[in-house]
Amino acid sequence: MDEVQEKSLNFIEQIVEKNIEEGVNDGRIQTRFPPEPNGYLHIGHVKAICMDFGVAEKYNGICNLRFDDTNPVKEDVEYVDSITQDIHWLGFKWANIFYASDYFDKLYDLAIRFIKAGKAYVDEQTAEQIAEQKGTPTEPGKASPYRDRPVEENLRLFEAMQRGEIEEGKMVLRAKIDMANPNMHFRDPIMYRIITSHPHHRTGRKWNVYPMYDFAHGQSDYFEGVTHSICTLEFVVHRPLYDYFIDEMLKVSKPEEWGVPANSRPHQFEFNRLNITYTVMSKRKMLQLVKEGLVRGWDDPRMPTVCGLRRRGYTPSAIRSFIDKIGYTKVEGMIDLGLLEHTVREDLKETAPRVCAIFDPVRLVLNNYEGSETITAQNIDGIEALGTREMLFGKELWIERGDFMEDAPKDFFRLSPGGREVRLKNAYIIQATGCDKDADGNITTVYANVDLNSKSGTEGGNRKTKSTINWVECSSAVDAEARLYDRLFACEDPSAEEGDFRELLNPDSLKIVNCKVEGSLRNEMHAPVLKEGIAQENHYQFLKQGYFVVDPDTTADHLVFNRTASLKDNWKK
RNA sequence: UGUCUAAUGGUAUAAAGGCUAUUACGUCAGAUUUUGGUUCUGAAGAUCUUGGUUCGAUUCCAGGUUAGACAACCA
Repeated sequence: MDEVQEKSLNFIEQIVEKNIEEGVNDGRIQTRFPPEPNGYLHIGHVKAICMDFGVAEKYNGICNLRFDDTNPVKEDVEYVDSITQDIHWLGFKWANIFYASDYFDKLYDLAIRFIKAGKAYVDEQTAEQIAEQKGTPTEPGKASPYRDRPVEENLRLFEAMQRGEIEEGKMVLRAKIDMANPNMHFRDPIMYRIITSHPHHRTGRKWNVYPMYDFAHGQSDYFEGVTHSICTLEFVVHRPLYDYFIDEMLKVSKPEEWGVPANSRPHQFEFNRLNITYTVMSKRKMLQLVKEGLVRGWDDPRMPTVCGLRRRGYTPSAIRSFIDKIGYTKVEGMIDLGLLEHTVREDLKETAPRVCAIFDPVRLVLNNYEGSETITAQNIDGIEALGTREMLFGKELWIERGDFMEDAPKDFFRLSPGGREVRLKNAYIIQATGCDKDADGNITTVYANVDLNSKSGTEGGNRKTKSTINWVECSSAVDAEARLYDRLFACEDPSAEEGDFRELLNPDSLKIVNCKVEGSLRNEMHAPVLKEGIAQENHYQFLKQGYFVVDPDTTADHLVFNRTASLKDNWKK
């Protein structure tokens, strides 16, 4: 047995192993993936998902899915459904589904305790006034005039807020911490605000006050028994507050009141978020692209969303392999889109049946061939297990316009009158004899002689040719729509550019072309196949063209394919 | 004149004080190939800086530089 090179642990896994060794949280591992249901999951979330679920699985712990649904203004069940579906499709299994809204009663109770302990107060200033008093990173803030309000009054007002007696925006509950703290998040952060304009997607109209992230997230982790609360780097500055609220909570309550073991305590760890060249990873910008119709929807194959990647033809294993390759650190970097493409090619090259599709067809007439015959072709050369298919061969074939040149340079390996011998994939060896042109000089038909003794698989077909070209027999060819995608943005880092990011879109990110595909695709299984309740897409490699996937727009008489990724092309002029 | 993070080939990563600084993508060259794909072989290419500790520093310490995060009634 060869020595398998052990993959080194990322820094989070190192911490986890150390914690297990030291018996932190009794060596128990529990994580959570905490999306806000206000948008679709994208590949950046997948990086977090792989971490959260991956660590739990690797160290025999559990990972829960928890929706961070503390802001009914932005959230919706539509997103809850898409998020659960995407995680399922990726192949991850959560132990439980929780919602931050499950803890609204507990959090309200806790807020009351904070008020009673003199750690929170109701502020009646406007958002602008509060912002103004916050100071700046280099200057301390000023205290609110309501900061030293008596406990009884705070209590009365907070309860009035929850009863719906106070207009939205008129009052907030703030933690009384330190207006001069160098960490801005400690300058009396808002714990609760009033939201009466929108019902909550789960609790309806029960609540008129909703907790802010900082007051909800850490406590939710605590209530659930999370041990490692893993998130991205932008939350580093929140960590002291995360710890503060838990510390203060433990001063005004006992763990058993929350049903939590006494020695259980969550800790937050942060890793670098994912950025990929030529795309944007911000929910706000994606939402804008969708709303303004700049893409066809959240699942547009150019989008970095999970459903977009899926429609593009990315497989769960390719996506997970990509995440595995990029790793987790604290360095904010930018991943080359090429790596993502590489992983999907690597995955599909072993599974996607090869078929012929001609994108820019020109008719090839074989001078000395009459009639027709059926040819059996391997789905993937060299992989017998993937089976075979039948192709009709005849006198007239569609070939790629680019496979013929009237005056060819030396390093052009394909058809040219009087030029080299070329093999028709899985069929005969031919040699071009000439062509017809229309009035504008465009080639309309190419003529070639067939070596009738050179059929593939026979002895006469054994000799080498410099090139093999693809073909589709004319009478049996099927018309299909191919959607050719390219990078969504024209520049590497759209987020870094000044001005309107919409002006940076790549105008050629989608080209729709008609092509001729081989007859075998007419009756292929284009409906997605169910596997463990999840629809699996049908992937193909169009020989020499790239990997394609059947698009859901496909109907019985109209085939639509999306190009997942092109093949690498080393031939340069 | 704030606090916090970070800094290794073009990109992303590894090396927990010790061999010629790892691997992948990308690039270049050659071979193989019934896909100009794949596969194989080879090559070029990196420790931000200045000190310190040490027999020895990518690693530990201090200063500097550079980059990023932080001033939503968002998460």
